[in-house]
Amino acid sequence: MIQITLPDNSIREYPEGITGLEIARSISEGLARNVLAAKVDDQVWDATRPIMKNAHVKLLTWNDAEGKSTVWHSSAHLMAEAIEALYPGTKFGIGPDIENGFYYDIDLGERSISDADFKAIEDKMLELARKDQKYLRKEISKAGALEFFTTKNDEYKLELINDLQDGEITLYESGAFTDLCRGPHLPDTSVIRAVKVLSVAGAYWRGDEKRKQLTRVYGISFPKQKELTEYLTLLEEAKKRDHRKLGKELELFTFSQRVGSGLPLWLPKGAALRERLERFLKEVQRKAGYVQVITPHIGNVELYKTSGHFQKYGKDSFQPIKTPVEGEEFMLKPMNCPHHCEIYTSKPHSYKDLPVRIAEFGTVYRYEQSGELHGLTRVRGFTQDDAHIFCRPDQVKEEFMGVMDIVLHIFRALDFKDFTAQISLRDPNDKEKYIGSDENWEKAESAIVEAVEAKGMKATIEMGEAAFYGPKLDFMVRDAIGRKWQLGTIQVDYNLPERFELEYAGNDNQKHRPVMIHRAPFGSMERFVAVLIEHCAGKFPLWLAPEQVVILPISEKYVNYAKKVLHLLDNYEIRGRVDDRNEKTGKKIRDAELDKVPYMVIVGEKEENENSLSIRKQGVGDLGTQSIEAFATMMKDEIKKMTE
RNA sequence: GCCGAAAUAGCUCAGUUGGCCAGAGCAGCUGAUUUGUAAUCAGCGGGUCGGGGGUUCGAAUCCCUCUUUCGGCUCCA
Repeated sequence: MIQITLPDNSIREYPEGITGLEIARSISEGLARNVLAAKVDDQVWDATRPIMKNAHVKLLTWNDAEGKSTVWHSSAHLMAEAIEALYPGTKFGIGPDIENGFYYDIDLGERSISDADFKAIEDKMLELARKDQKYLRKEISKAGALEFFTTKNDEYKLELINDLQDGEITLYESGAFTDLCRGPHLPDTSVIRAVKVLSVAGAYWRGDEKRKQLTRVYGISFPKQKELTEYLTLLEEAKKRDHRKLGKELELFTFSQRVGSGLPLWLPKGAALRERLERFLKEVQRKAGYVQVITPHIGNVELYKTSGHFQKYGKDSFQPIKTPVEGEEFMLKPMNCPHHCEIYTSKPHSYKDLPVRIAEFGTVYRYEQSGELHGLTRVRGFTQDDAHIFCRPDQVKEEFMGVMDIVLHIFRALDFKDFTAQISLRDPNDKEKYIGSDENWEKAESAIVEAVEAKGMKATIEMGEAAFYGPKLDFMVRDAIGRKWQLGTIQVDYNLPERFELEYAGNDNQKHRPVMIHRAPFGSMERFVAVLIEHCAGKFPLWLAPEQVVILPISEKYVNYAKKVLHLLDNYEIRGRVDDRNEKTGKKIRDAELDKVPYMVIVGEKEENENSLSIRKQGVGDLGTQSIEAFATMMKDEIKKMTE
């Protein structure tokens, strides 16, 4: 007998070789029907795999993330079986579960799959699923596995097997499809009752762009049709928040083929929004001891040779432009740091001056591959809310924490709660890739880790993700449909101060090298505004709304009063306009609601007579009548609360 | 850059298998109406069907090519 400890810490005795499924059955038939896999001592196992010794066991159902993963992983196999049946001779790469669903990378040879084929694949999957096929786990020797896939002529599987150790190789067989797989899988296909093939895309084999591009088929599955329908509805709703759609509807920005792809044009309302954000951050930075500078949009190539960027990124940048007479070469500014280094060196510094914090909303241009451009989140010309802090080595940690305060302050003011922090350190196995001494790297890396700890912030640590010149801390958020984007960044740099030979006089009257911290709390105005739009679905917080109020006169007779109100509100720095179109009030309200203007002010005979306003809040409705002063004060209070 | 898909009026879209002068709603313009919390009515203008080339008696529709956009991959100082 073996002892099984369940999550409630109760201990039950079972014969050796008991399975998760049998344990579930011993508790209740209902549980047994719902169990998808079993977590055995922190490893997810097939529910049908025998447990041979004492263990902690958690039975996993659809309500557990690992339960869902198991369903999706098994669904990937099911889809592969369907594809093999429909497209005989297909070769298979890998087919994992992902955050929402699963995919399988396949090589169809000369054939291809398009949207029109999805239905047939779905139907085949459901047909196979209804057979309640079992997933059978088989341990196999390396030689046996190689022989099996050689016979099957599956070169991708053979490559994968060659990287595996003998004795750790398992196959899973379900119906007519056998796959090289670590598992775990469902007991059988009876759980898979609703499937959807979502999209196809190209994907390089093993993520290497020099290797063959396979066809990646994405799908998702659910135990019930109702859950699939709900998921698809949710996806549709999320698409309505897409910043590209809202940016067009709300007239925030546009693109022009003639200007060039990846080069956003900010429309008046978008520019107003962006300017608000810039003003807000400038004020925060002023209080934190930053000084603003302005530098040109181009720089001599020598500048980037000094910084090292030319050697590293020159080929992948917009190519230098030349002066017609002298033949001098200039590059479009791809980053602001070299310019700021030159500002630092424009006068001598004492240790008493440091830290020097140089800030600029600097517009930079980077050549992004055409297929990478994406709305406002990935563009070729963008403005960084950049600043470079030049400080003494002993000030790094404190400065780093100061920057984190600014980032967190901004996220709080904009109600960003779902961000994650990522610490990027150097790859310890490939130190050659990085510039700078071991000692400096270790100092900088520990400064970041300690600062994050001191702030009580949760952060993931990624080895090998550091920039070539230093480690960094990035803040990531998700867009409407779940894609991750990097916003704010804080990077320590020991490299540029060397290359630009930056120095300060210490209290020993010797020359010392400052440390540089690059930081951009928003990241770029473009990407930040994009994420902000999706975050609030276009309903900006009052202090940022391009128009805070629209005044709606009931008829032509009250347009003068409406204009007077607008003027009075303007004295309170409240932005708005009068809708004096020859339309009914209902129409004006509808249009203001669709424009997502936070407040509507309706004025007619009654309001003009008693010098008052009828207030309507966007998305809420009629708030009743208020005096102009009371309304203005209410707005000002609401704004103050948000930006403090 | 790579794989796949798409591009019709300012916007959202219809336009079967090639065949009247390419349509609708919204927006716009003109007029009527003077309006009270999510769409007043009528009339009018607007398209080289993304650009170029080809097949055909005939192309928005089929083929080639370029551009842009979308979904991924790769990349991201």
